Amino acid sequence: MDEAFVETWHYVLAKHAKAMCSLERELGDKHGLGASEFEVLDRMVNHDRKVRLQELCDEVHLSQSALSRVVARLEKAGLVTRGVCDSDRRGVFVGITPEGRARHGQALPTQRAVLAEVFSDALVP
Amino acid sequence: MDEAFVETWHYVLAKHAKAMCSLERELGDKHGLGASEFEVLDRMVNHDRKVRLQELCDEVHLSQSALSRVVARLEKAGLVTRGVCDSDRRGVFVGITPEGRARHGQALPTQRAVLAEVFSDALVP
DNA sequence: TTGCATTAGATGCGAGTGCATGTAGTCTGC
DNA sequence: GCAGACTACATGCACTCGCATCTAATGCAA
Repeated sequence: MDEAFVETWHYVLAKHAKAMCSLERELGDKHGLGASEFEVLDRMVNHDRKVRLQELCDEVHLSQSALSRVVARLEKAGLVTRGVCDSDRRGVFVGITPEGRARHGQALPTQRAVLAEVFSDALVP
Repeated sequence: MDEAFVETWHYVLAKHAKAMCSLERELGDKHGLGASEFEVLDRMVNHDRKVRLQELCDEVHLSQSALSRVVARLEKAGLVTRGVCDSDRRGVFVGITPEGRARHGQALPTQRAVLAEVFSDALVP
């Protein structure tokens, strides 16, 4: 029982380390993106609309402060835009730019390739 | 096909984030250990003998430099000892101390509890 | 309206990580 | 035996992360 949890944990640990390391290297070298940047970009593409920062925070596995900085980096790179929310002026809307969409499109096959290599030996645990 | 990999990746990402966050907090608050420190200690206990740093490097999901520093921290805390290897004086042997063993013993139930909470849903069909 | 608690997001800070490199010990071919 | 390649580990550095805290906007009650 406990042992099964530990085994699953080891699996998660191993796959996460391997995939994360490859993703960071491949996405970084080929597309100038970190894994966190890609993840945020990916969510933006899937939403296909402006999204509240808070909403992203629930979906992405980052702290609020880390997300704030990732979005700041993406904005500086011209891949997303930040705009104030009219109904609640504390809030921030994030939208993906055409360049952001293009960069994501280029990076997607790279990500898929990495995941395929890491997970090809085993599907769901 | 690709979609299955992506799904598995999301699973790994979610579980890793949740478990790692809990482990860091619980192990840190209750036992003064980080997740990496505990992982190294855990390997040491399982080996139950002096181990080459290089050997640990293959087992633990850390870079060589990170491992070097984790072991340095553990040594400073008195939980492991470092000694030179006689047959290859570049090498370093790491051994667990009684305090290290005790600390691991105290921390183990905490780790198991966290894993149980994070993964308990995974085994339910 | 005013005062206070709450919320969204930004930011200072310390800690841990990986990469590149440094240092010291070992092996190999001549 | 020795020069040069190689290996094991340590360390400088830049970067990202989470936590705590700050600021500004909102909501709610008196």
